Amino acid sequence: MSRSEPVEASNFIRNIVESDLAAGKNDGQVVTRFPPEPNGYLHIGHAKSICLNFGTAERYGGRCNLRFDDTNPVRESEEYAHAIEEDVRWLGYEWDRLCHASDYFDELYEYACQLIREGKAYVDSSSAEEVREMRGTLTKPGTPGPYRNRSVEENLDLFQRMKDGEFDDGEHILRARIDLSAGNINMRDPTLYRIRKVRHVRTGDAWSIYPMYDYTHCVSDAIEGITHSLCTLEFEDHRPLYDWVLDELGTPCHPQQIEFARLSLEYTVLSKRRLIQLVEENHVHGWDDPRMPTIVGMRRRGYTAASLRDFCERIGITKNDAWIEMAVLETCIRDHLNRDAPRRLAVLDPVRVIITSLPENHEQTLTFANHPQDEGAGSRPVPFTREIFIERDDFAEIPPPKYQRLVPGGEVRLRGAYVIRCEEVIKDDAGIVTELRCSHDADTLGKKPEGRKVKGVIHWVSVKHGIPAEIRLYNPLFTLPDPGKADSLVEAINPESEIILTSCVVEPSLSAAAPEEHFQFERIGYFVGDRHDHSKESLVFNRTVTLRDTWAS
RNA sequence: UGGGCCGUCGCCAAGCGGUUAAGGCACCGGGUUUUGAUCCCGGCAUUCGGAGGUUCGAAUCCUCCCGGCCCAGCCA
Repeated sequence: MSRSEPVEASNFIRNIVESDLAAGKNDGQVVTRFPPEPNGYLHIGHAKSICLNFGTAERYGGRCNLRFDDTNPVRESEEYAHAIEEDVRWLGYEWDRLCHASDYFDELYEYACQLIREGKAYVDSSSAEEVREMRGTLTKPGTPGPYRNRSVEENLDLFQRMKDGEFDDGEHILRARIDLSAGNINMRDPTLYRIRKVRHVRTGDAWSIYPMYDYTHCVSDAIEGITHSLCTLEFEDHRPLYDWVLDELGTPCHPQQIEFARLSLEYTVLSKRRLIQLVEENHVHGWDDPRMPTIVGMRRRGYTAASLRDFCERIGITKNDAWIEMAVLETCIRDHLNRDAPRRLAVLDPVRVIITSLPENHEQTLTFANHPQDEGAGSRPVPFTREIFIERDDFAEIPPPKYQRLVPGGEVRLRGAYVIRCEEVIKDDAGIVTELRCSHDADTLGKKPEGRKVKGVIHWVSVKHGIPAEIRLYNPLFTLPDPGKADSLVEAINPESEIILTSCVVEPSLSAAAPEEHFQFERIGYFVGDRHDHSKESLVFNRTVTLRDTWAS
């Protein structure tokens, strides 16, 4: 069962870190951070960033902080923060320090005063609309407003009073004085502080002004001694500002911001706005719906943390706008579950089979290996009786070409048991098969049948011993590779993304299954006990992913 | 049309002036198999968005062109 770990490719960030290390930069330290805003649940795209940041630190013997970017109290909450902590831990990472941008509000304020004193920041009392107009457009430079040349004293006084709560939201902002004609719009006197008379989860009512991301992030990084500040491509344009702030402030530490491409995964969406829409409009059952690309959703679906980490390693880190096919993700989880998940028998859509050649009360306990390639996984008893259920799909009156399951008059192997032959097909008035009468070859338990080959093998469950279960099948949430490009996101939703089967029958050993326990239901796929709805009294399994199927259906 | 960035196999992705252009996914064979699974073995870019140029030698350097992404929040 030994499978070699995938050969790891290099990536440009590792190359940079390694050459920094070789050059003796940062005293040989590697310090990174994962900086989520606590205003939503983490998704697989965040997992990429988490693996990159924590993984890089781990790889080079460094440290990684978890830092909440809590600079906008109007949209952040503690609930999200807790969920984020749990997700990061579940993914298998532990932070060096748990930080909050709000921890630095005092320093941030002092630094802002420094900028004002040096004439590098000013209070602008224009309205939001005026500021926007004066900023110019992509092709037209901005124009200076009437407040740009206020005296240092006036700026200091105004900023102090903004802090003291003398003004209402929107009355003033603090802006950096950089270059209104810069081609990079981020440099056209960006906003540093805005007035928000809102209670902050951590600082309470202490502040009535809150710092903007661009100003806060670089300073926070510097305070924490971050060496490599890794972020996504859309912040590339912000790097000059990041560097400007730290250069002007003369902070002792000046981290290097490096940008990489965010993840795009086919047949799903990863934008916070769209995920919120799915939840709020009830297109899914919540953030942890197994169809959601959120960490909690994928966890509930049955993805393991290791498979997600493997996925992040396999897709690599570049600056290309890459779209990853679902197949990559599915291969990751199949690989891990194939190795670790015990095998079980479950019939999703049962049809009764009566083995007429067996006595009425025939009952026999068979021993099944839990894993075909791993003896250490042990075995379990599986009861075999005269009446069993098989999968409706595993019988065909008129079989398609190359079909190798049960057909009238034909033979098939019952997994781990005997070879049976279909002698009679019973149907109801509507022509639906209700029962199959079969004979068995008593000399085929654990041995091949004499004088003929039986290619097909099907799974089954004893009617008498089988346990009812609900099984939830999941398919891609969207019918389009890039649902974001659809005219309407809602129209792109796959009506078959969730199929709930309530008449399934599973082998008796599954009555001991725990929530979040993984199994392979032989010939069908990998399943997991639902984290919330599964119990020993009421079995509920989610299909994580199907088995690979190379049979042209 | 201002600024920033990206283009190596169907999808990812190594490569950093001299390699037979790694590897993974997908796909196509073939073998093993009481899961049409797994596993194994083999195939899969005379070519690096295009055209010029520099060089003994270019995916790697230069020029131009083509295609794509991001930016005008008092969001992050």
